[in-house]
Amino acid sequence: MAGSVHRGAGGGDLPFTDPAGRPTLRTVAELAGVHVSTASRVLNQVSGPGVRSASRTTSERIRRIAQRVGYSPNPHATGLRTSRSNLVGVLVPRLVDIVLATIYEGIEEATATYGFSTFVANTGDDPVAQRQRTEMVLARRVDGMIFGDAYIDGGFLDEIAGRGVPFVLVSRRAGAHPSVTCDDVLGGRLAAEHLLGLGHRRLAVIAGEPYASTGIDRTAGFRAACAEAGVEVPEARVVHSGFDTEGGRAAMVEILAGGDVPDAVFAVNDFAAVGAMGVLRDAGLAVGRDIGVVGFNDVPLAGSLPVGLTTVRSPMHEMGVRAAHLLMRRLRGEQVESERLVPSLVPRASTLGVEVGWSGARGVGPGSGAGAPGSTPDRPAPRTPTPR
Amino acid sequence: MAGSVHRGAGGGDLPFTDPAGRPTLRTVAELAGVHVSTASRVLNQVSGPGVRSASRTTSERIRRIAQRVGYSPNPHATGLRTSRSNLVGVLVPRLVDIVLATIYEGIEEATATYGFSTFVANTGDDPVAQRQRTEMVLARRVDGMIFGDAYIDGGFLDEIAGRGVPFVLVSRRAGAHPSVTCDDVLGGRLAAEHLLGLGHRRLAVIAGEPYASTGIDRTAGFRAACAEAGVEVPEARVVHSGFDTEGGRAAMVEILAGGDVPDAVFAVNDFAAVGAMGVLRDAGLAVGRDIGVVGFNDVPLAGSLPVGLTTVRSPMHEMGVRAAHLLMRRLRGEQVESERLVPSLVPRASTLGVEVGWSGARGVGPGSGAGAPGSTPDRPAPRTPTPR
DNA sequence: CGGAGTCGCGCTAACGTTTGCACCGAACGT
DNA sequence: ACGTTCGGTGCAAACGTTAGCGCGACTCCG
Repeated sequence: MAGSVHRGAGGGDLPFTDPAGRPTLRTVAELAGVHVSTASRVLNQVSGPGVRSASRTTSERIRRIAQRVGYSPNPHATGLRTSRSNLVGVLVPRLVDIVLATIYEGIEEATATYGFSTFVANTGDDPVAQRQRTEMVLARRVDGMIFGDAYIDGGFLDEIAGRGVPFVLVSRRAGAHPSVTCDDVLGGRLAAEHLLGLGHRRLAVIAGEPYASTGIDRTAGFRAACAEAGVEVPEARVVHSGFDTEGGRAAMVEILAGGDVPDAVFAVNDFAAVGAMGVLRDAGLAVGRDIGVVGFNDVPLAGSLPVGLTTVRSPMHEMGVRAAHLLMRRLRGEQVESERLVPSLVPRASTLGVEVGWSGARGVGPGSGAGAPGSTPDRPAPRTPTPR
Repeated sequence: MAGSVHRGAGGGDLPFTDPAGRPTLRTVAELAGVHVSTASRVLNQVSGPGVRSASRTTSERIRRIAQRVGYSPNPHATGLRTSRSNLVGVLVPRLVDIVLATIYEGIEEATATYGFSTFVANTGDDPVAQRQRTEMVLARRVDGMIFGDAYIDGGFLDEIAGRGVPFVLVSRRAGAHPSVTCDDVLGGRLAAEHLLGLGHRRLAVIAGEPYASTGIDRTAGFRAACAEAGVEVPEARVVHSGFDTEGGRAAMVEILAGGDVPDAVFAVNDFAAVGAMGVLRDAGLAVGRDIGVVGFNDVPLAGSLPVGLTTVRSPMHEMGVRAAHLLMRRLRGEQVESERLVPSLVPRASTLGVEVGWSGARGVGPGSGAGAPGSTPDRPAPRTPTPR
C-alpha cells in the first residue's frame, strides 16, 4: 500500500503499457488473467438488461490490480469509441472579471463531480471571437457548452443550437435557450425600491452594454418599479456603459454633463458603480450623503470600499453550479427549463450615508450582513419557477 | 437545404460521417477520390526527409474539399494514434484572484496560438487538492502542465517531475524547476528603497503565505535593502498573511497590536494592502500622510482607490504568456531556463500623500493636474507584445 | 436424466487517425 | 533500349477502448 502510488508500485516495468509507460486495460487484463473486454466491463460497472457482469471474485481481483498499477483509462480511446468526451466548453466575456470568474468556479466545481472537465475561453464580448472560440472548442469534441457571454438577440446561439450542440446559458439569457440567471428584473426593482424608500426621486441608471440581458433586465426592473411609484427616469439619465470601472466612469461623466444632477444612481454592475463613485467624488459630491449609489452583484470589494457600496447581491457561484447541473441534465436528454435565482439587497453606506468604516465593519452598524469580503457564501437562493 | 448551416455547405448528408454527422477524413478522401492516408498527409502538411507529399493539384483539391465540408480532425483519434493531445493543464490557487486570472489569460492566449487548449483547476493552495487535481488533469493525458500554486519546498513537484511529466511554474518558483516569475527580490527592494527614500524608518511587512516564493522573496528583498541602508525590520513587524483583503486586515491588526506603530507598511500583495489600509483608516491613521503603504502587483483596482495605492507592478499577463512559451519549448525537448521578469515601482498617494482623486485623475475634476511626481499612467497596463 | 435457462467470460469488430512500407509509372542517365 | 531513381499514392497495421454476440459450463426442474 505504501507504494501504491502513481504509475503503479510495479516500478514502471509492467507488461503492455502505452507508449508513455502507463498501464492500459491490456496491462490490467493480462495481470488478472482475463480478457480486456472483461476488465472493461468490470471497471465500467456495466449493468442493466442483457448485460452480465463478472463474478464477484474476478471483479474484485481486476479492480484491485487496476488500483495497484494505477490504471486510468485513456480518454482518447474512450472518446473515440464512444464518441463522448466528458468535456464541456465554457465561454465567458473575460475571466479577469471576478463575476465571471466566480461563476466559472462554480461550473468547474460542479462539472468535476460528474467526471467532466472544462475548457474556458475569453471572448471579450466580441462576436468574431465568440464564433472563433466556439469553433475551437467544438473542434475538441466537447459534449456540450455553457455560454456566459450571450447576446440578447441570440442569432449566433440559434445557429449553434441548429447544429445540434447541447448548451445552456449562464448569467445572461437569450431567446428561449435554457439559462440560469439571476432574477435581474427583480434585482432592479430591489434597487429602485430601496432608493425610492430613502426619498430619492431624481434617479439615473448606468445601464451596461445594450446587448446583455443583465443590464437590460436590471434597468427594466428598476424603471418599472419607479414607474409604479410615479417616478419617471428620463432617457437622458439612462446611459449605456461597459461593465468595468472605466465604463462606469464614462457613463457618470456623461450623466453629469447633462447638467441635470441626479440624487441617486443605479449602476447595473459593481465595478461600474465604483467608477461612478470616483467621478462623483471628484465632482465634489459626497457619496452616501449628497448622492446615493447602488451597484449590482456584491463582489467582495463592495464591502471593503471606504464608502461601502449598497448593492444587489446575485448568487454568482451558485449560478455556475446550477448551470453545470442543467447542462448535465440536458446531456442526459432531459427536457430542461431555465432557472432564475433570486437576488437580495445589501444596504451599505453609499445609500445610507453612514460611515461604517473602510474595513467593512464586520458585524457592526446597519451595513453589517454585508459579509466578509473574500468569502461570500452564496446563500441558497430559492429557485423560482420561470414562466418562460 | 435552407438550413445549410455550418456543418459544411454540402447540406449535411455527406458520405462516411462520424456518428454525430461530422465529416471524417474518409469523407474528404472519398470526395476527392483519394485514399485517406493521402488526405491525411496533405492536411497535415507532412514534409521532411524521406516523406513525399502529394502533387500540387491533388493537394489543392483535398484542401478545398476539406474546407468546404468543414472537416476538423477528431482529436481523440489523433490523440490515440500519436499519443499527444495538444492539451495542457493549469493549476492555480484561485481563479477569482485577479492576479492569477490575468496570468491564466496570458497562458490561454499563448497556448492557443500553438493549437493547444488548456484545462484550469483551482487548488486553493491545498496540498490535497493539488494532488487530486493534478491526477485528474493527468488522467486527461495532457502533454504538459503549468503550476501557478507551487509550494516553495516543492516535494510534490519533484514527484511529478520524477514521473516524467513536463511542466513549468509560473508566478512562484520552487527548487530548480523551470519557472517564469517576477523578480520578486528586486520588487521588494524597490518598495524598500522607495520608503527609505521618503524617510521612513519604522517599517513593517505583511509577508503573505510562508510557503509561497512570492511573499518570501519580496520580503527578503525588502529586508535586504533595509539592512543595507542600516535600517532594521524587527521580526515582530514581519507577519505572514493570506493573499486577500481579509489576510491583510488580520495581519495589520496583529502589527498594530504590537503597540509599536510603524510609519510605513509593505504588503506583498495589493489586496492584502487594501485590507491593511482599511484597518489603518479605522485606527484613525491617514494613509499617505500618517503612514505609508506599498502593495505588490498593481492590479487595476490599485489606481482606482480613493487613496491610490503605491505598488510594485509585476507583468502578470506576460508571465502567463512566457510560461506558455517556455512549456512549449520544453515539449519540443529543448533544455529551458527559468525567466525572471522585472517589476517596476508605481508611486501613488498611499506613500506620497497627494490626493490624486478617486478616479485616478483622468483629466476630469478638481483633483486633475495633481499627478504624482513621475506619475505612471494608471490603467492600461501595457500589454506585452505576444508573438503570434 | 436431459433440455432450458443462466452465468461468466472470450472474440471480434469497430471508432478515426497516422505512418512505415510497397507499388507503379515516368523521367533519367549511360 | 534498359536498369535506376524518384515522385505520387495506396495498403494495412496499429493506437486503447467498448459492445454485440456467442459459447461453454453449471444449475435447475420436470
